[in-house]
Amino acid sequence: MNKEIALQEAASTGLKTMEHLIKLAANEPLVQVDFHEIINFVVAKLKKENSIVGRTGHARFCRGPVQVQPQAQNDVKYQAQAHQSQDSLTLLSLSPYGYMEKERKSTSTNVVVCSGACNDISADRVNTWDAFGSMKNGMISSSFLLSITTEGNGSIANVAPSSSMPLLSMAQVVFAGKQPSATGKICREQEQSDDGLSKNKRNVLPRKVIRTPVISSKTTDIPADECSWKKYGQKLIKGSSYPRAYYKCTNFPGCPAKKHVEKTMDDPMMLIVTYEKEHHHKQVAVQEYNSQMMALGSAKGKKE
DNA sequence: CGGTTTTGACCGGCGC
DNA sequence: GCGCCGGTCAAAACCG
Repeated sequence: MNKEIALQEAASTGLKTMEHLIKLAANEPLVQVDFHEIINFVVAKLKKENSIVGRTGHARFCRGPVQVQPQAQNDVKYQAQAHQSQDSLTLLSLSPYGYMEKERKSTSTNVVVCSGACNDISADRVNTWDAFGSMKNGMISSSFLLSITTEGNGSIANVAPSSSMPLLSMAQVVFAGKQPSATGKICREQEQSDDGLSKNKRNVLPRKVIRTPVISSKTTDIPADECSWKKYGQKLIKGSSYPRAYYKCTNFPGCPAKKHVEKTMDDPMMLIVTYEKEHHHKQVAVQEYNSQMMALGSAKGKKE
C-alpha cells in the first residue's frame, strides 16, 4: 500500500512538472526559467518512480503521498506583505517578476509547489526556499520559479528566479522564520539581542514553518519531502488539542536537521511543519562533488 | 530480523 | 525553590 502511494507520488510529481514545463514552453513566460533544471527534476522523479518499482527491503520512511490540493492548485491568492510581522504568521507573496511587492489586487498568484528545508545549503541564519507557480493577470497567464531567501528573523532577504528546484510536497508556504505559538512563549524566547545572537539559551535557531494539508488520519503520514525522517517523540502541547510529533533527519548519519509536525488549532485538516537546524549532508555532497571535480581537473592537467 | 513507532520518564529552561 | 512546559531519550511494541 505504501509502495503504491510512493509510486503515485513520484509519478504524479514527475508528470505534473513535465506538464508545467510544456505550459511554460507554450506560454512564453515572463520569467526566465532554466528549463534544464525542470527537466533534470522530472528525470529524477521518474527515476525515483522506477526505483520504487524495483525497490526491496522493509525500511519504512516517513514520506507521505502527494496530496493534490485543489485550493492550492487552482486559485490560491497570496496577499502581499512587504513588511514582516514579528509575532504572527507571515504570508509570502510571490511575484512573477521575482521580487516582493506590496499588495497588488489585480494580480492573482497560484503557488503550486514549495520545497521544504532540504535545499538548505546556506549559512546558519539564512534559509533558501524554492517555489514555483503560476500567475494570472488579465489576459496574461505566466509561470514562475522562484528562490526565496529568508534570514533568521524571518525577513525576506531576496526573492529571485530559482537556481534549484527540488519540487516536493504540495505545501502552502505561509510562514518563514518565527514559530507561531499559542502561548507566545517561543516568540519571547526567540527575541534577539543587538548583536543578532539569542538572549536565551533555549533553542532559538531560525525555523521554517509551512502549512500543509493532512494527507491521512494517521499521524505517521507526514507530508513528503526529499529527506527521510525518524520520529523520536510525541508530545501533547499545552493549548493545543493535537499532539506534536518530533522527527530527526535520517538521510545522513549525524545530520542535525529536525522537524516537528502538529495539526493546526483552527483547521484540523492542516498541518504545521516546523523545520529546525540545517541539513549538513547537502554541504557534504557539494564538498565531495568539488573534491571530485578537483581530482578530475588535476588528472586532466597531468594528462595534458 | 532490523528498522520504525509509541509512550512514559527524564531533563533543563523559564516564570512566579 | 518549585512547578510548568517543551524537548529528548530509550525500552517495548510494532511492522514488513
